[in-house]
Amino acid sequence: MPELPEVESARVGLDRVARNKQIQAIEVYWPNLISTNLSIDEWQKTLIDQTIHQVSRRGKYLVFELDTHLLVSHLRMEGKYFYFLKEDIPQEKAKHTHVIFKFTDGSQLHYHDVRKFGRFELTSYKDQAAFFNSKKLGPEPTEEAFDLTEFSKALQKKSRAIKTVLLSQEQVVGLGNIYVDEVLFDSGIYPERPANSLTEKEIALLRTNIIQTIERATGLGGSTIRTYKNTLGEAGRYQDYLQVYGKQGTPCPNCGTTIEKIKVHGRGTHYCPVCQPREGNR
DNA sequence: TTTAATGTTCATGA
DNA sequence: TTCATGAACATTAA
Repeated sequence: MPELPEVESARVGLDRVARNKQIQAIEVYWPNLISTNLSIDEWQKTLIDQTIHQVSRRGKYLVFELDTHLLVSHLRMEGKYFYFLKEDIPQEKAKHTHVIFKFTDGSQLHYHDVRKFGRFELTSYKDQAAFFNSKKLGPEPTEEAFDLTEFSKALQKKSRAIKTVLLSQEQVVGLGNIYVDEVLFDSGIYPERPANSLTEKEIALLRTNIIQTIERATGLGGSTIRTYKNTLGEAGRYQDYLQVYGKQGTPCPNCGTTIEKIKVHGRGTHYCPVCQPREGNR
């Protein structure tokens, strides 16, 4: 379910239900989800008895802030969390629930992931900065953090497709395959344009659209494209506002031209051939 | 049967 | 170094 608006929506729900809960036990049904140098046994021992003080987020990474460690969770394509009060815990876990956190108050947090692409990592407060540095994450897509000059300088050095650069999370975090197509459409930029071919004007517009789109989608709880639900079981509502993602064969909302679908960087890519010309709008 | 699906990371070769 | 491509992870549904 994972682009920044969906992850942020999950974070809000998790922070509400899991804050101040103490971990009593953890059940792991698919060990490959746990990315650690420790054995699964040691990993569990490290986490048990710790309290979740806060659930925060860096890019698309969820961060459970514990007593001594930070449990970092990436949902990748299909990861989801479901929270159950003691009296609501299902008799049998769902087929795709692979990790269960049992809290001392009897409630449980279930990690559910159909494709098992999600990952749990562990770091300490001391190693936190180095941990996220190793991921090479760019700034958050906010007015304050996302600096236009830096963004512009970085794009000038990249000859790869602008869509690829935006998906890399290195210049700015949070965009995935849906929002990147939306933002490029809003900005009138063809997804395969080399990043270093964008004009200053286009870069400034792109930055503004990234910030605005992520903000609007986050405010609406993200997009429910397939089966996404947040931790509280709520669907997102931004899918009603999508302009090009999944709209191939339908008219462009701006000019009526048929939206096309191509592959860029191995991902389905939707665009309007008139509003987003290959050679740019000049 | 084949393909594609809201993501990241690794290997290979140019 | 940089970049492109493909594979891997794994399951479901059209």
